[in-house]
Amino acid sequence: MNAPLLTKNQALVFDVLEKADGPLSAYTILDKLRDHGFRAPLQVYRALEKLLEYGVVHRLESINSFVACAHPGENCHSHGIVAFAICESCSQVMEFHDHEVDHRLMDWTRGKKFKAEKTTIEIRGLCEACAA
Amino acid sequence: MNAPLLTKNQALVFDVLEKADGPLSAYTILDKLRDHGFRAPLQVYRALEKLLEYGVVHRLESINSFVACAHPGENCHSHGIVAFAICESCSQVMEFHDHEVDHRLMDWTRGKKFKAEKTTIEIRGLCEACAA
DNA sequence: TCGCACACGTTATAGCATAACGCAATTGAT
DNA sequence: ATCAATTGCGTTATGCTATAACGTGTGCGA
Ligand SMILES: [Zn+2]
Ligand SMILES: [Zn+2]
Ligand SMILES: [Zn+2]
Ligand SMILES: [Zn+2]
Repeated sequence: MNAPLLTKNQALVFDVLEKADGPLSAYTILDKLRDHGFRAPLQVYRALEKLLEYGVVHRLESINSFVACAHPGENCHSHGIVAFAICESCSQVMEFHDHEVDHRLMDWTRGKKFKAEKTTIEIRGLCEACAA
Repeated sequence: MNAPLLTKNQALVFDVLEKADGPLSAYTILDKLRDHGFRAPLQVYRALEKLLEYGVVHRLESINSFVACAHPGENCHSHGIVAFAICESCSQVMEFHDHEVDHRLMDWTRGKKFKAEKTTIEIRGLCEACAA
């Protein structure tokens, strides 16, 4: 799924996420876009739905938040499973891929004949700066 | 953290989860326990908090639900990272551990000097029966 | 006996997400 | 050109998930 031209709302939401220094909740995005005419959560959620589909935004399940993909230009969906390390103090997020992990998990699912659709890997803890 | 004797509410919540054939939301648990005097969400959340701490219940972040640990008797916290495969059709959950995955993720976090506290691995898709 | 920790109950509130309706613009056959 | 299907958008209302804040009672060691 490659990203076509974004609509106005999608571009606004993406812009907010890209400029943010960490993940944002849908309602936080909404608040940041009130000046641009956003009035209701659905405006945000609908844009996010598309941005997730295009692979330019990721959803962090464990903190109900969204973050711009750390690999602009590339198609993140083609890199296999995406993993995140989320600092619970400063909320900074690091995104990475590990094919070995992918293979281990795929081996397991194959063994169980489980058809994986979407895999979440999120590590919560403290980043180097915050752990000091 | 080994599980001490459960209190009445904790035992009720755990019992509901153990007898369920899949993960339950806190509010579903609440509904199932109204006959036993439960009236408010906090009664469920407080019990869940302890059960999670004792390692006898797991939280599934991607579906906001809770499930009894599949390894009764053992201390699940000592097995490293717990991973789940969640069928989006029948909502059956398979729980497993993979030390190789643990090590890969730990290697990555060590490299980044990230202090991991809690790691979530959830694979959503279709179980063998539902994929057919 | 005092103080503390813990479980519990209740009310209220905060935070996250979607249903359902209608409208407008676009596209792409027929 | 016209019709139908698709897509995006705006609005209102609603539902689901989780916690804050307050008070009660009980057990237990200092
Ligand atoms: Zn990415
Ligand atoms: Zn940090
Ligand atoms: Zn377990
Ligand atoms: Zn299934």
